[in-house]
Amino acid sequence: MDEKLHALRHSAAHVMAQAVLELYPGTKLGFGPAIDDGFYYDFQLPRPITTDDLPAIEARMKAILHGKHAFQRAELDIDAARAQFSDQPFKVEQINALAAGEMDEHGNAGANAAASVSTYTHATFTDLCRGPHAADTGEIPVDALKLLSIAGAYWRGNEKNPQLTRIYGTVWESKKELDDYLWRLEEAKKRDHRKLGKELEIFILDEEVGPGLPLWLPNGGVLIEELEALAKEMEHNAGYVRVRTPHITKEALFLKSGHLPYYAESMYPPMELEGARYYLKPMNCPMHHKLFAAVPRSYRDLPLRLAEYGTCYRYEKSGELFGLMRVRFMQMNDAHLYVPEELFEQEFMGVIDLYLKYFKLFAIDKYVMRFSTHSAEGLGKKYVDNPALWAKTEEMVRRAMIHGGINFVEVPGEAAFYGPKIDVQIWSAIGREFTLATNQVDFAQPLRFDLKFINKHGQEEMPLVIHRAPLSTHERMVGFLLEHFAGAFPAWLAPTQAMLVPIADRHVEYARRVAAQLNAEGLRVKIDDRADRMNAKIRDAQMQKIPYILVIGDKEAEANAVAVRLRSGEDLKAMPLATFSALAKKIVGERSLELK
RNA sequence: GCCGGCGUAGCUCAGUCGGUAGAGCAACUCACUUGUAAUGAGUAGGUCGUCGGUUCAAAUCCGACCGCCGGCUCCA
Repeated sequence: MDEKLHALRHSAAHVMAQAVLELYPGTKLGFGPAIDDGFYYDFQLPRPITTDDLPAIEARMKAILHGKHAFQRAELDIDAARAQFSDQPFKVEQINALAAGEMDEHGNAGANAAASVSTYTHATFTDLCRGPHAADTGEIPVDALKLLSIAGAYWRGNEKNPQLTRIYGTVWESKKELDDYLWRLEEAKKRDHRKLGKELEIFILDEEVGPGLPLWLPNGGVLIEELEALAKEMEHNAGYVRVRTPHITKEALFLKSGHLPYYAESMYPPMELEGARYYLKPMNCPMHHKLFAAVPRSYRDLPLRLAEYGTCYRYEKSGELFGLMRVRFMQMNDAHLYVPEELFEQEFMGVIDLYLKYFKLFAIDKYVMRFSTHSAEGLGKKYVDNPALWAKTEEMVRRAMIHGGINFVEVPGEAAFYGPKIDVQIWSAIGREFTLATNQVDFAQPLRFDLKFINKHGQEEMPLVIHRAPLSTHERMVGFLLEHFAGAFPAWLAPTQAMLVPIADRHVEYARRVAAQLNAEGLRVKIDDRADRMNAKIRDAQMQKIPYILVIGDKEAEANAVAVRLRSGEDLKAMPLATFSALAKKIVGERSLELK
């Protein structure tokens, strides 16, 4: 976002705060920043409000904008600031935090202690703020401003703190830009995987089955089979071996792994059987560690790469569930690599290389690699308490990524409980951020499981473990791919690859022969033999985003041909059946993104 | 889990002030036999999310619960 737009949005947030204070006296103010597509402000209101209250607030804001009030900066020392904001407890807390150096103005820890703070005043409203702002409220285009929604948001983002009411709004430099933005929001909804998943009959979520427990329809089944075939092929080529492990495990294993101490709140409660407590597994790693330890390992066996499309259950909070992207049962493209320390960089980057191959195959280009590290505060709570090994493994990852020339951003406080990781961050159609794939280091579980191998010198040595899931889980991957391709999958993934459209009933028999032949050759082909016009069938096939539409009439039946139309509407004209079959098999076999 | 909203046919939605529910598409049947994005006619389909309350009467008002949606927290 450019500076001007940022200033406009931040200024609009101040104006919203003024309007809310005027309409709801006694309101306490939280933070009110500009964000990617607009702004928000967090309030503790004297009474609850709903979206029905937004028009009144918006109207008040617009009246303020017309006043063309200048934004004026002032610098106050800490005591003066405390006095000025004495009736605003959240502001006083922030002033104290700034003064103590606990937090800089962005809320990041570890800043220098501030001797003074700045405020911005327009009209009757003054806010603690570092700016910058528009020159005056008249710069904010009245017709490019809109309040959007209301949400609860915890003070400072901590669920133990009071929950404030957040009002989201947006403002642009012109009405046209606002209208474009609102149009983009509508367009994004059309490629939402939940909508496409229903329209294309990929999956369902059934109230009686339970929240976050998707059921895959046959079309979804095809997607999963193809993704799994891809993973097996790539992993075979990269030296992985496949294993299989059960859905449930006794308590003792998860105590040993550290899941119960560190991860219990994301696990389903235990079931009691014959005096033992069993848990549904949230991750596959402990069982894979058992497989590593099951036989004596030599350095000659390493790296050992154990792969499994493991079945995991996580008790995500009900409000966190989101279509296929966040579920309670998932099948993960999981593997654990047992690696001597000196081979760490090579193996870790081997996984990164696998990521990049997949991204190329799917033409995924909008992602960020996030280097997720621990935070000192989390040690012993969120993270295994071993500062030395955190420092060491984080440096190993950082060095490997830099050597590999891979761009990444480093974010503290996002690590797994057992070690640092590289996460691939992507965005859903409606703009929500998710981790798609992950590549994690684990120094903690090898210790806990006492994993070892015999090195060249005949001594016992502990391997490092790399956990990785480049193809994410089936659930999140399919959700992401639905949105990424807007349902128009490459031919190799498409549940139906070709739809045969007989022009008249007399062509159905030939169509059946064609379908039988193409299906026998490994393609997924269907016939639309409904009593409908050809045009209707073409339209339906195209709406189902089926890659190839094969129209069959007298000419084709006579010439053993098919007339090929792509879902884009492009007409490849009639061609001999063998020609089409060769084309389709080539496109599918190469996992091509193109259809011709 | 928390804050706010929503829940009517398979889907998208209408239903005014409380008076026993409607459209389009889809499905099914029949007719048409069509040359590259919707042929026509007909039939069938709903305990209005669930349970309780108010009322002569509830899709409509009230409450609880379930589910979904937008956020927060959290995450593959």
